[in-house]
Amino acid sequence: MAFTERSAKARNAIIEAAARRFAADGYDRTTIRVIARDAGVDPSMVIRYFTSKADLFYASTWTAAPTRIDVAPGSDFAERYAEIFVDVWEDGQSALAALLRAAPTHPDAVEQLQGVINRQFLPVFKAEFPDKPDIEQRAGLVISQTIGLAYCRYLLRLEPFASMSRDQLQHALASTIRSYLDEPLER
Amino acid sequence: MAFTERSAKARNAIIEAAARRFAADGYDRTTIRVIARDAGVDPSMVIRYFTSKADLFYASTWTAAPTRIDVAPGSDFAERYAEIFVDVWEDGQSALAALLRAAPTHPDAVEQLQGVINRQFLPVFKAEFPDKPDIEQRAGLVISQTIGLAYCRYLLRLEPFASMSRDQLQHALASTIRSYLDEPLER
DNA sequence: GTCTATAATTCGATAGAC
DNA sequence: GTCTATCGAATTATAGAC
Repeated sequence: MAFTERSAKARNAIIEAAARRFAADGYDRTTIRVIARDAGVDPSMVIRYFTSKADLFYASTWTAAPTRIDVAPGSDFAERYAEIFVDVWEDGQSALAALLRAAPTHPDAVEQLQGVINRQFLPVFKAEFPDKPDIEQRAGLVISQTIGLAYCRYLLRLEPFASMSRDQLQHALASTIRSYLDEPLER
Repeated sequence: MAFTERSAKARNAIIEAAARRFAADGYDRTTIRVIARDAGVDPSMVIRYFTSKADLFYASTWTAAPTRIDVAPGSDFAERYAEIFVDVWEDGQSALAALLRAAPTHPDAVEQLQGVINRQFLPVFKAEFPDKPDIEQRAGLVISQTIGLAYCRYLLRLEPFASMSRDQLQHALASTIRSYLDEPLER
């Protein structure tokens, strides 16, 4: 690799600024110029390093792995999942925010979001409940509730979601997850 | 009103084309030019009738009332709500699609979405359960699940949501709603 | 009422000097 | 590696002829 220390620093600054802006403003409204300004570099350098805006989006979000959902053996899966969800989103911006915000207008983001679901979320459920039938559908329902809350409360800050208490949210979410995992599904 | 028949027809065609495009492509990627082409009018007429793109968005979505959720007395509220949700979204595009897709990048859309929640969704729950404490939070949780499913399945067509059966979805949704309405909430 | 022409911006991306 | 200058395309919105 022919990267100097300086260029590596600039690259990182660009990635960080891009991730922040894409998460806050979406794909179309985030311009290369403003990313460059945030990162303290020249706009032309952004293209030089990342070829295009679409490639920069990919580079700044493909690491959008949610915090590892590691559930200690014997603990309540639903409680733990809900706790991690709230923790991640409550502490400032999740790396998933950029994907969720950009997906409705940027097909590449949908593809990446699908990848995150397939590689990061579904396996957790399959590993935890290897013998449960319909585990994929059940996990899907849990994920859809997760995404719905993230969208309403953290991305759009809609009421009454935004002003619900953290504990209330976490408890209600855990209860729903338990229901999705245990209740019989219609065929 | 100084509208001729012809202009009224053109206005309607523009509104319809705009609603379709905003729902499919979001706010930024929908151009006045393409709306005009879809509606069979000149682009300048779009501005003449609706002043600006932002005003046209408002005009084409403020009627985004979800189908009335009228629950027959004595019937199961959760079942009925889930049925209406699936019906509305399954039969082509809901009028809410444009708001949900545009909201992540268009603040005006967030405001309108909040209005729909306040005026169309919350009152239904309050009317149905006038004496239930925390009904607003409970309704919020139901709505967040609704929005999450609409976002994943109908807007982004993500898996495994997109390929779940209609019945499975409806039943699971009804079960969750029941849980949100009945289970105790943490304070 | 309708359309042509275009003003005024803004954006992504490139060329080329240093 | 970095920056200046700018191209070329696309956009919203307007002015004005008919």
